[in-house]
Parts: sequence; C-alpha cells; structure tokens
Amino acid sequence: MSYIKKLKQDLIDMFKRAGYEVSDIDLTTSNRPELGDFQINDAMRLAKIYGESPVSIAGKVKELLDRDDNFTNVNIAGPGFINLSISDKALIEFLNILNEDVKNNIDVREGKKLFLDYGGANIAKTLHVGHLRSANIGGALKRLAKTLGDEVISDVHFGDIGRQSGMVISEIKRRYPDLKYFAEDYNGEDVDFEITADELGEIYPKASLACKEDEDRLEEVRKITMDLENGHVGYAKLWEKIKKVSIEDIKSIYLKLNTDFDLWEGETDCYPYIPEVVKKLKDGNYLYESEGALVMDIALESDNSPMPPLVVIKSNGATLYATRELATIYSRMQRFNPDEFWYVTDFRQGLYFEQVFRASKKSGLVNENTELKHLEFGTMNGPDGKPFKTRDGGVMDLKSLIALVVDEATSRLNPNITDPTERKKTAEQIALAALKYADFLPFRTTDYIFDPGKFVDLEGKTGPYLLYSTIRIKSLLNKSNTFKYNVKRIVKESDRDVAITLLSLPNILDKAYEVKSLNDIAEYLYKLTSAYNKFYAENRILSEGDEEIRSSWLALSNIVKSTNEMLLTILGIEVPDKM
RNA sequence: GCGCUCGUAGCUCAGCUGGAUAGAGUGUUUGGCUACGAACCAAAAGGUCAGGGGUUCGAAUCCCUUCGAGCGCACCA
Repeated sequence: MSYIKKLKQDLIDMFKRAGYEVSDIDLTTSNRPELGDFQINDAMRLAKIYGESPVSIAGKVKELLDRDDNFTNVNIAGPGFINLSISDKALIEFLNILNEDVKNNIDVREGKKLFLDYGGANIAKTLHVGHLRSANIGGALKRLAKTLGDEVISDVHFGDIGRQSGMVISEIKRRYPDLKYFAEDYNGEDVDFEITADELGEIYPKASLACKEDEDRLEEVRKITMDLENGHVGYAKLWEKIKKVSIEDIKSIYLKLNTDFDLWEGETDCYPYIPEVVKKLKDGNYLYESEGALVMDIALESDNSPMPPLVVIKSNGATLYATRELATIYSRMQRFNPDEFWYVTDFRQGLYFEQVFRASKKSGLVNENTELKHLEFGTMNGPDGKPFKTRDGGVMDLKSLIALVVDEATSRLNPNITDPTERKKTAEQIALAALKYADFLPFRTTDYIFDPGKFVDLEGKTGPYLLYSTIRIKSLLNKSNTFKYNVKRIVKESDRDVAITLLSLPNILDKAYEVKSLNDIAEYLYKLTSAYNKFYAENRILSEGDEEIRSSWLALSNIVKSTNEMLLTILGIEVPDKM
C-alpha cells in the first residue's frame, strides 16, 4: 500500500475514534500552502449528517491529530477546513521507501481483464494528425491499466474493408485500366504490379472527392465494394497487395510513435463469425425488414430522443461497419472473454457505439455484466474551430508532422553528440516527447486547436522540458560517484515541496484511471519536475559539505529521476541519455 | 428540427463527484550562467470564469434560461 493510502487510513480511523463514521477521506494537497501541506474537507460534509457544527467536528479530530507524530501544524480554518503538515519523520520514512523502489508509490490492485481498441488506421489511407490521439491515449491507457494491475489485450482493428476499398480500386482502375486484375478472364495468377504507400496516399483523397461530386461514381464504388466482399478474385488479389503495402507503412509510423498492439487484426478477421452472429440475431427475432434492409430496434423507453434502428444487412445484401463491429465483439468474447471493452475513438462516433453496444447487450453477444465503454476523445481542430483540414481538404499527415518536429529538435541538439545515428535517434525521441506530451495535456474529451507551432515548441511545459530535467539529474547522479544514499534530513522548503509532491502520486494515478485521461499525469510530471528544478537551482548538491544533507539530496534526486522515468514510460515517452 | 458537447488571462489549455484568495504554459516586461547541463530558475503585469436567474453557509463547478460555437441524427467508416 502506498504511504499516502496508509496516512489516509490513519485519518479514517481517527474520524471513527472521534465518533464519525467515514468510508473515505478527502485528503488533498493544500490550496493554501502557508496553512499546511494537506487539507481535509470532510468536516463540512459530516456537519450535515451529524447535525453538529463543522468547526466542532474538526476540533475533535484535531485533538487526535495533535497526538500523532506523523502530522504537525494541525489547524482549523474558515468554515471547518482541517489543515495539516506531514512531519519530517514521516516524510523521511516515506522517501526512503521510494529510494528502495519508486514502484512502492503505486497501489496495485486486483485487476480486470480489458480489451482495448485504439487503432483506427484505415488501409490505403495514410495516418494523419487525427490518429495521433487514439494511438497516444490508447497506448498510454493500456500501460496505465497494466501498471495498476489489469490484464490488457489490445487490437489495432485496421479498417481493411469497406467503401474506401471500393474507392481505391475504382481509382486504380482509372489509372491502370489494362491491369490484369480487371480482366474478365483473370484467374488469380500473380501480377507484376507494384504500388507505393505514397501513391496510395494520393489515390484515396482523389477517389473520395470524385464520389462526392458524382453519384454514378459512388454507385460504381458500392458495386466494387460488394464484389470484393463477395470474393471477386481480381479485386481480392489487388486489395491484398494494397493491404500489404499499407500495413507496412502504418506499422512503421506506429513504431515511431512508440505505439504497440497485441493484435494487428483487421475488420475482415471477423468474417468467419458473421454468419453465426447474423444467425443469432435472426434466431432471437431481433431483425426485421425495413426499406429493403435488415435492421434491429435498439430504442429504449427511457430514451428522450429518437434512437434510429441499427442496420445490420444493407438492402443490397452486403454487411457494413456495424455488422462487422458486432461480429468483432462476438469474436473477442469467444476468444478472450474480457470484463470490459474500451474503444478509443473521437466523439463523433458516440451515437454509433451507443447503438452497437445496445445491440450487443440486447442480443446476448456479450455477457450481462460485460462493460462496453466508448472512451471518446476530442477532435483536433483548425484555427476556425472545425475539425482540422488543410487547404486542399486533406489533413496534415503524421509523417510530415513528425518530420517537422524532428527538424526543430535536431537544430538544438547538443553538439557533443557526434554519432549521426545517435543524433537522429535522439532528435526523434525529443520530437516524440514534444508531440505526445502536447497531445496529453488537454483533458481527453477536449477539442483542441491544432497548431504546428505548439508541437514544435521545446520550452516551458513541454515534453523536452521533462526530458532535459531528467537527463540533468542522471548526469548529476553519475558525477556523484556513489550509489549509496538515503534520506536523513528534510532541509528546507524546496526539498520538502518535492517530497510532498511525491506523496500525492497515487491520488493522481487513481484519478487518471478513473476518468481515463492522461492529462493529470502529464500535469503531475510537470509539477514534480518544476518543484525539483527549483530545488536544484537553489542548492549545490555535489559540493554540499554536510554528508547527511548531500546523501539526502542525492536520494531525492534519484527518486525524482526514477519517478519521471516510470511515468514517462506510461505515456510512451523515452528518455535519452543526452540531448 | 431533435440530441450531445463546449464557451475560463492576448493565445493554447487545467480546474467541473460544490469548498478558502480561479491556476499553468506561452506571449510581454525585468533579473540570474568563467555551467553539479540556462531546453533552466526568479519576479511583474494580465480575469464581470459568455450574459441573466435559481439552489446552497459556500457556485467556474449543480439546475433553469438567453446568446454563441462544434458535432451527430439507418443501408459511410
């Protein structure tokens, strides 16, 4: 159990001894640091329950607190806030526990089995800046959940079939009309045809635009899409080739982003399960015909707005996104039987997931108690406040964005790093830190304005600030020429502040997990690091003459370094040795 | 039209399960390196929390309303 949890437990006991039954205590870092390290707000709440004045309740608890040597400076202020500070004795004990291993500051609990879906990459469409968020948030939530004790399985869930397939094929047909794949007599033999990821990057937007402007073209695309799904040999072979090129490209970008998946499956991997799922829906009498399509009612009496039925089979007999989603859920249940599903996509898919979740529950594709959660995130918007678009209608692709930031990082790189390979790697690590950290800073559901300048910024509250500071501590510890240090004294306000900040880490992790947002962790990293940097600027650690103080400060530095590394790892950010 | 989300410093964002004096970064102004790594540290200025009403001992936070913005609303994904 973390130290702060233990302190909280002590406080709960004290409230009980004072005569107040509480299950939890609201122990938060103080809004008024001059009054104490922490504040307890529960007296006001209890006043209503016990019909007693908050100040009187706080007074009784204070008497017990005064006798506990973990706490000092207990005082009551305002309507009944209890302010208190942690004694040096307690802080020193706490820091030495962390000096053993900073993981002792994490409360690992009995975990659940989670299935995370946070990829969203589409075959034949290059990753754009919008994909940064699902990769970042999904990857970090996965590592956070694991750190706290969950078992997690993740899947990229490629969009490897659907209208974009038809669009791309239709465009290739125009570019290469004589291609063997399109011949009447094509029988599946190998065709000497190469296509690059860059060319694919051009093809999709062009086809998409054409479909918007031309209804006939759209109809052609529908037809190709259905033929592909029904096993048209030429289309299938061509699509396989496109898939291969595209997956390779997408994987390389995910690798750059330090985003990994346990499963690299696509929508089509659910195909073997579709007949069974459709049969289940039919057998359960959930489907009925409407305007030629097979649909399922999912409205509830409690709905306060119309809930459209879910289309399961299109009027032309083909499946669609939702059908494949249902089959995918079913397949995941059969193979992994998770307690919870987490879908990380932007909020525009909110209604869609609500429909799919209802359909899954209603038809028994998942268990009664399986939790299906849509962890929606905000969109990256342009300066006009609308989801980001470049002038030509596309979005900035992720590779270009990464390249932009890498350039900026390279220009500021330490000249002592001479090896070209190391220079490149370091610049990439810095760039990724900048990108990821900037993306984590806003709350998960917040839309934010995409500004390349913001990502390129390397000073202030940024990823590179955290890297720089952590590297500086590493360098300090190396120069200290010792591995033996522990905390013997709290010397002044600045080292004390660092200790107090460290104490509250478990609260931050709990909250981050609860709301499934990384912004608290990002914010905490900055808070801890800047508290340390203030301490660092005030003191000469290595030349400190008092051996006890020097040892204490080295230990504190070590703890901050390790805590930063641990948290940055959760965020998917690597710390280089130099920068 | 119906529904969801949002409006906080010049800019970008925290804070929203009600708590004390609303925070951070950036930008502006100013001070600190013959270096335990200045991608750092310190200081100043900057706010009718969109407007109005209500609940409460207490509201940026909860409720109602007006205005403004974004998004979604069956055979796309």
